Amino acid sequence: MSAKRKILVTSALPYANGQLHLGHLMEQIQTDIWVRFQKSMGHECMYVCADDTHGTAVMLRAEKEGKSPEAWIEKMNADHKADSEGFLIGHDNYYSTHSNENQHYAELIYSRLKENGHIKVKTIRQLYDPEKEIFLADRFVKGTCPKCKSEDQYGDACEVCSATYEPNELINPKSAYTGATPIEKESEHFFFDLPQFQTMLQEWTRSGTLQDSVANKLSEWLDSGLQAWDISRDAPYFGFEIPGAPGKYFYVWLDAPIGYMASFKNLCDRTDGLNFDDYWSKDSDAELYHFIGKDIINFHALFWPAMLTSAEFKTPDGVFAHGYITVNGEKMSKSRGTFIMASTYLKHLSPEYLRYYYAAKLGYGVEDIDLNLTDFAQRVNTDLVNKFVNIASRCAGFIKKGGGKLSDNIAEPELLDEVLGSKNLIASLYESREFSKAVREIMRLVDKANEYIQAKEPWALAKDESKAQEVQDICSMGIHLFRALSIYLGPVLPALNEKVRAFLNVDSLDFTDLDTTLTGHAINKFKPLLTRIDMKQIDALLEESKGDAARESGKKAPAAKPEKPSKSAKTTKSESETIEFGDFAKVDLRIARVIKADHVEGADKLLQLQLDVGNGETRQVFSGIKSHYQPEDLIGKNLVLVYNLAPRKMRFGLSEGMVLAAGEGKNLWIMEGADDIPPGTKIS
RNA sequence: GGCUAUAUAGCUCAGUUGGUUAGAGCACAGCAUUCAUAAUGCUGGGGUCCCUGGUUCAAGUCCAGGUAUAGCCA
Repeated sequence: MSAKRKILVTSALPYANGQLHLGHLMEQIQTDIWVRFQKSMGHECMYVCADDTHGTAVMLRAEKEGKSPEAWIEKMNADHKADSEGFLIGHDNYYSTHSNENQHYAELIYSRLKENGHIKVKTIRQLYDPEKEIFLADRFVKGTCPKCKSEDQYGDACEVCSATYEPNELINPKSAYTGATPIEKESEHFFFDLPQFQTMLQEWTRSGTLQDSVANKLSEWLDSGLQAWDISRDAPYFGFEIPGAPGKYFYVWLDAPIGYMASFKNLCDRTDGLNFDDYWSKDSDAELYHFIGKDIINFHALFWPAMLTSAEFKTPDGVFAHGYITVNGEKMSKSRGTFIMASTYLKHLSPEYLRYYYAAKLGYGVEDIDLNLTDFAQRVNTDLVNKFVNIASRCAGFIKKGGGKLSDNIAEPELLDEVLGSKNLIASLYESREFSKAVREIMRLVDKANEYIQAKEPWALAKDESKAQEVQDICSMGIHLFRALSIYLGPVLPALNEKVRAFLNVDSLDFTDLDTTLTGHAINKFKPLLTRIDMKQIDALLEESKGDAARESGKKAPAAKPEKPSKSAKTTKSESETIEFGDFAKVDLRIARVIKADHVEGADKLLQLQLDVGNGETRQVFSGIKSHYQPEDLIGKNLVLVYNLAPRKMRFGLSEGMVLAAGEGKNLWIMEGADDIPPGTKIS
């Protein structure tokens, strides 16, 4: 057994101007699984996080809400904490960058940078809103693109022609706050002199701390020469004032990563035996890892290690970047209801479903992860309920009848050895963050367990009283396998792990417990551990998310940047008459056969249709064709269904698609397909 | 525009340094089974490995050029 490691882990600090959504959750779940795995292995592993509270965006958001920034961030902190807990994220501390500890370390690090000659002062010219008396960051200036003349573009880049420019190049610039025409104004800024760390960073980024593709990406900056980093902002600004520089504040991105230290310091101050310097001093033998999104790599893999080096703290041993989350293959969309808040999800579904699905898809790389909701429901139901929990469920009854105690012997030692023999493989997959591979291996073993029980047929032996012991042996064997598999899945499914612990009547189910076997052990009554996902729950979640979107509209959620129009969206916007093939291909048209048609009580125009859409699936659709068709005329007909139309809740029930018809008003004909086309056939 | 990635079965994804007939899970079909939360087991169908060209005895894999998607450009 390897020696006990000391590990400090962080996930990126959520920004305090919006609620957590499924993107934030992917990162926290990834981190949490890794942390729980380390704890399960018996290591000392601390997971700290915090809210990132400073900056202009928070200041303005609070103003918009009619609150002080302090009151606003306090509320956000409470919300974020509750959401994380709801998803069983085991933060050892969840703190705030607006804290004494953070101010202390920000000032300390800044003073060391300054002493070491790594801070430079430069006067820069910037656009300024004379009405609001505030300097304007690039994205707070809007105007006409100097290249393609598109109106209403941000100050840094044009979303239509992709040109990049300086905000003062915009034609007819306006302040996004007041609409006033900005003026240029000079101001003294402080810069962190990053070029002095060129060599250090070139080595550090290639020293195994980063994924290869991330290091490749960074070499772009390193090879073209680093620039000094602007770390000060002028008042008014919500943040920490820079010592000795009245009216100047630390840029939010300076103190944000320092928040990791602050959160840990706060934890140390109230935990016996936990010492800050043991983890952060330059010669510490503890390990430090940051889980982040690929959008903030520069801050964590260039600025941050350089700052830490200058300030004589240890640098991270790993910065682990992940991709974004998409839902049903696309960016999270408010109009489709796929922009899903953490709290909304929790109202409809158990957190462990999502934890499992994310685990089943997360790997070492930085590729985006797709949350396909149909796949999600099927995968979770099949893997976890039908297969995994089923092992315990099908054995427990026999054990109970036999006295509730596991056999004294192991019926099939080779099989148990095989399952336990995967421990090192699974552990190394968790360690290297190859969760999807770990899950696949575990499910392979789950299948083995079901095959074993199937082959031994204890239900058949149970009919013969002389074989009672054999039945007990077989089912005890099933329970031993189930226990090992529960341990393997523990980091992913902590609440389930807890229920299994109660069922098996044991104190813990950690990787460190795999050395023992529960022969002769009394277990408790089996209760259902997990229920299946019903697609109706998902429909309801999407429906409610649309409502969330309406309430949140216009408010930014920076982590996922979901509202930025994609290139394909732009194309359709500029061409009002024609569409691209890709646009047409998005519409999934299928043949649907009417199996039932009814009048809808209280509706003037609607008929309620039950449609056979192939593959054994039926859909309910409400269609406004009552004035033209009698229900009995429709039965058995093949209609054209928009299969992938988002379900819509109507007064009379859920409408799961739309059937096509030609004409309107008095002249209306429903579109029919030939009778011999099987239901579910795609139309293209 | 430059750069970093991605593209393999209906869906979600594996495919190590090129080497038999390209795999898994889900979904689907048939059979078996009835202990289990309508669960399980066995069998099967299903592929232009994004496109074009090249290197090679041999390319999903290497090279060049495209296309599409995502992201980054302090």
